[in-house]
Amino acid sequence: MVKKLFSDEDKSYPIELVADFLGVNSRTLYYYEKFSLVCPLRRGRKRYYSKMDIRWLEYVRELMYEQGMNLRSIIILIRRRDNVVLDRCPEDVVDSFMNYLMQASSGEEE
Amino acid sequence: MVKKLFSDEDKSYPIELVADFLGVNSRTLYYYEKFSLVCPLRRGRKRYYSKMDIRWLEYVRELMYEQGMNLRSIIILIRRRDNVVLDRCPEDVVDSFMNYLMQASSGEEE
DNA sequence: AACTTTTTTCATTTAAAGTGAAAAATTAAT
DNA sequence: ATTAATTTTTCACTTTAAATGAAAAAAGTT
Repeated sequence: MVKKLFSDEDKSYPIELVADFLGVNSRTLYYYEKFSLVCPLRRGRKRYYSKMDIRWLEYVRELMYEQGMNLRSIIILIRRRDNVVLDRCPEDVVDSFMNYLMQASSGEEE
Repeated sequence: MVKKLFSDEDKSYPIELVADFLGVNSRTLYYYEKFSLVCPLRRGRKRYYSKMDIRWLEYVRELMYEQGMNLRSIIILIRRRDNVVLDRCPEDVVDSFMNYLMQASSGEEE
């Protein structure tokens, strides 16, 4: 598979921009990171997010604020690859996040 | 289908007994009722719960306290007949609750 | 070294979940 | 019918997760 030069996976957006776009405090993004809900690229200590990250976070916030789910539930259902929760999420966004999860979980043992 | 004389569906346990058994305050059961998580029989003003109700509530509390899900998430997933969430729940308990939900939702319009 | 930017820590705010206490309602008892 | 007992409901408080403001800490720049 050939990686495009400018893809939605490119981690290029700094945290403040993402926070502004989502209408949250940047502290909230640090907070989400603790729960492995998003994984920005670290260049030095700076964080960079991709378009895909942003779309994923938009979806997570929809689940939380329009549906009233809590973080823990979202995490549980993601881990179980639950397609009932994820079916309203654009397919490429799910794929992208699942991809990250696979890599992340291949190291750790639960 | 023949209804057995003494089945797990028989609504015969008063609220205090159920609350004691589950280790919660009876107020909590009233609270759950507001969310349609359980539907005891009302004889006069008194409430009576079935064994099935009790097993169902045990399962709901497991989702909340062992898994950390919130009420809203549980309700959403039940409504969607989500089998990822429900797959750890004994089948007859799910069937019983789904049955109640079908009847309940046949009246109301969302 | 002084300044700037990002991250982290600490403390506070807000809302859901749960519960105690007391008021209200309903039935039973005298 | 009035009193007593039981169940339900209401009000207010406690606790915890989610979010954020402020300030301290860390790292990079000039």
